[in-house]
Amino acid sequence: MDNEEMEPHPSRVARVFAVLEAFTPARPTLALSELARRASLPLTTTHRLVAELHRAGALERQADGRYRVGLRLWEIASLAPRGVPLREAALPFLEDLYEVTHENAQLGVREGHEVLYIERITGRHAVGVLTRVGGRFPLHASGIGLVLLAHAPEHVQREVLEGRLRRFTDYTVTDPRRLERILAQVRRDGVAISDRQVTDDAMSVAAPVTDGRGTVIAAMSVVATAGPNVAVRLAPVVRAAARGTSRALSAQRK
Amino acid sequence: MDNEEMEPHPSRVARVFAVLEAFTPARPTLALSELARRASLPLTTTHRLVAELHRAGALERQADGRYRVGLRLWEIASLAPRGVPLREAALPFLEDLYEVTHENAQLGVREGHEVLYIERITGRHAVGVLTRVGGRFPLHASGIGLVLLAHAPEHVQREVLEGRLRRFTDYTVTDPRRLERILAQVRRDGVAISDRQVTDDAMSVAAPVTDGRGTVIAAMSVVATAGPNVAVRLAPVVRAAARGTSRALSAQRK
DNA sequence: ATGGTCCCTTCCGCTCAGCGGAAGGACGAT
DNA sequence: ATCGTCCTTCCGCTGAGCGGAAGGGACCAT
Repeated sequence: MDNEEMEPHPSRVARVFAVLEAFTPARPTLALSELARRASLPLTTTHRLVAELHRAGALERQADGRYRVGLRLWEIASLAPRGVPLREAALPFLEDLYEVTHENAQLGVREGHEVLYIERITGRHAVGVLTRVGGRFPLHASGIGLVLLAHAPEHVQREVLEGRLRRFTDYTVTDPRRLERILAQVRRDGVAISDRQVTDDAMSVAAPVTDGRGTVIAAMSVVATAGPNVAVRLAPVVRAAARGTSRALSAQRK
Repeated sequence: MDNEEMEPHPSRVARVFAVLEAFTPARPTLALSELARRASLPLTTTHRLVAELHRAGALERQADGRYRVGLRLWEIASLAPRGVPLREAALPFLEDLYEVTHENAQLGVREGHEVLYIERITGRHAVGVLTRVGGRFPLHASGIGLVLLAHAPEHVQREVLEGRLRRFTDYTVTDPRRLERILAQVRRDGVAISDRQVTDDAMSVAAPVTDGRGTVIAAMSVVATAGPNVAVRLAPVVRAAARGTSRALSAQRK
């Protein structure tokens, strides 16, 4: 009786997310048929699903008929644990960093084997911004990534070290043994420096953000495009800000 | 045949959102049974639904078994039209405002009959912050609200003017005719001033943010807790920032 | 005109995913 | 020991969701 293949379990909820995940930073607006293609769902099904999502406010429809993620969803999602609450606690310190350095200041958390950028403060004349809020980046190259990796659970570190370490510039560390030594140093110093490991013209200094119990839950960084002495100049500032943030956060959770 | 009442249409998608909307800024973490109660769904159904949402990453489960909105959802939602894109464009200008005034600077859009706050920059010593990012507030009292209302479609203005104008302080404008005159003035001046209309000790100056075609899509404000002359001092700054933002935004949409 | 290709939308009968009552287990308070 | 509260699993019934088919633009070519 079982003709063809047997599809596993295309549950309703999974399909809803297949649709929502079709949207990416690169293609934030999609037509119905594109949506169906990307979610690999029959057009008819997508049509019905999308109509329901639209009614619920999770999707918005623009004048030309294309769809975008709706503000309603954004509103709900801003309740995510490390979303707004962490952001709000850390923002004043990012501002301090920005005000002192007038360089890009960022805040990120670890999601699996990547950094997820939660917040960024940019000058009006932002230069070569690679990252964006809501964007992701590998753990082994950026300053924030190194801090988060250095303090990640042991198995995560192992997986990353054993995995492919993608090269971005001549300075990117792709040797697992060297990366391991760097991570140890980051734990010792409390600060990570990424010197042209992401792009040829940028350097960043990052420091951990901890919760009340000392667990590292995020990292902040300042990215500069000037010479190497910038790192030295910024380190104490970053460290101070990170310490301050830790205190602020531990104060928050009554 | 049709016994009892006939339930309307408890579609799957609608239920998913009933669950997600059970989370509010006031109660960002919920136990399963609370979730079921708030979504008014049978416990069993909620259990299954929540399990699926958890698998999809839309909900996270903390150590104590309670649920929170997941980062995965936040990531998707940051693609919302007036979410990150507008934020990113406006943030440098909010920073300028903050740097000049060291008062709270905010960015909001209109959602129905309310302001939805998209972004806020706060000093470390934030005083009496009523609003939060992702939070809502009526249109008729705050500076941002007045700007957005003044430039809202005619029918929205009518509905708000005919509706109940909630009083927050002795200065809150609750007379529709007076509010109408104020809105006209806001359109003429290009700036709205809310003088103790929200709380007794705060005043804000707000200006519209327009897209490339001149349509008002958001508003920025500075809130101060000092005397009335602050308004006069800040108005040109706000106006300049708003003009700058408009330009930045129109440049963005190629 | 005519045919082609691309979208989007509506219709409709089949079927299996989801439903929710019932029952059971884990914890804590009285 | 007895209750209350919370979470989880089981299982047979059924209507919500499914998706193929068909229809309706809009926009090209030829």
